[in-house]
Amino acid sequence: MTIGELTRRTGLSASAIRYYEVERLIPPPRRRSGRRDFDSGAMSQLVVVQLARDSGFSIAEVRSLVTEFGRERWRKLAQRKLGEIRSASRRLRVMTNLLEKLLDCECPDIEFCGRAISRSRSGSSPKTRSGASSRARPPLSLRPKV
Amino acid sequence: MTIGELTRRTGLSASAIRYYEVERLIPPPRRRSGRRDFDSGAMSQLVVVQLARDSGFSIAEVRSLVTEFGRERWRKLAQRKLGEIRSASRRLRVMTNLLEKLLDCECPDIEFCGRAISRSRSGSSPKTRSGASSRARPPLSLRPKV
DNA sequence: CTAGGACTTCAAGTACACTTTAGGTCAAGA
DNA sequence: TCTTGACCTAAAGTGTACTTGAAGTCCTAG
Repeated sequence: MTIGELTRRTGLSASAIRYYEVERLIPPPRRRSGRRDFDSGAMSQLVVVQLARDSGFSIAEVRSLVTEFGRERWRKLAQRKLGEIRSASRRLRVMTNLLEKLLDCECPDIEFCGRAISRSRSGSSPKTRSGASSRARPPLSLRPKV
Repeated sequence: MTIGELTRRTGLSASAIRYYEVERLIPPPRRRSGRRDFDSGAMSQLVVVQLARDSGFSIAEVRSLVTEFGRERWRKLAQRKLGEIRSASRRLRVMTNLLEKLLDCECPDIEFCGRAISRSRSGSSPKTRSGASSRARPPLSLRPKV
C-alpha cells in the first residue's frame, strides 16, 4: 500500500504519516525503489495511533504506548491516561448539558450557567482545594471526524 | 477579588486570565489603583470560559460563545460544537475500552486492537468514504483537572 | 523521449495558546 | 524609610505538532 492510499484510508496527511514514522509511532515500512510500501499491520497500528492522538496522548505518550507495550512503565501511563480520559469525559458531559440548555433557552445568560456549574462542582469536590491544580497540563486534543 | 485570588479559585494562571481579557473572553474588570478587581460574575464567566476551552473551543470560538450569546451565528456555532463534542465523546469511549482491554491483557498486541477498532468502525460507517475527512481540524483540547 | 503525477529528503515555516522577561507601581509591615 | 510581595504593561519567547518549500527520483502513458 502506498502512502497515498494510506492517506485515503486513514484521513491523515502524508506529511503527518512520515512525521509519525520519524517520531517512531509507527515502524518504518519496507521500501519499493525508495517509496514506502505499507502492509495492513501498519495501517492497524496507525489507527491506534490516530485514536490515541485524538484522545489526548502527546506524540511522546503515543510512542510509549506503542513501543513499551505491556511493560510496567506502560501500565502506569495507560492508567494515568485512563483517569485523564474519564475526567475529560465528565467535562464534555457538563459542556454538552450546558450547550443543550443554552440552545433550549433554559439559561438566561452565560454567568447564570457559570454559577450553576460552580455549584454542581463545589458539591462534588472539596472546595478548599486551593491553587496549582492545572500545573503542566497535558492537553488532550480531540479532532472531529468519525 | 484580586487576580491572585481568582487564580486560586479557578486554577488558571494570572497571565492566562489577563490574556483572556485581552482576547475579550471576559470583560475588563474595574480597577482599584491600577489593579484588577473582579466580582463574582467575572468568576462565573471565567468558569464557563474554562469549561469551553477544556471542551475544545478555540479562543476565537469562546469569544463568539460569550459575545454573541443567543444570536443566530451563536446557535450555529453551538450546534456544530455540540456535534463535535459528541463525536469526541465517542472516540474517548473507544479509547477507554481499548485501554481497559489492554490493561486486562485481553488484547495480544496493538495491531490486533487496531484491527478490532477498524472492524467496529467499518461496520457503522460507509467504508468507501475516501479522503479529505480531517481538513482544517479544530482541535478539541482537554486538560485533566476537576 | 518526454510529461505528469506520486513519491522522496531535509530544512524551514506556521498556528495556537499561553508564558516569560523586563522594567515599573503600589500598599503594608519591620 | 526600606523592603517585600502582589500587581501592572508590552514585547518577546516557547512548545507542540505538524505543514510547506525546494529540489530531486521514479514509473507510466502518450
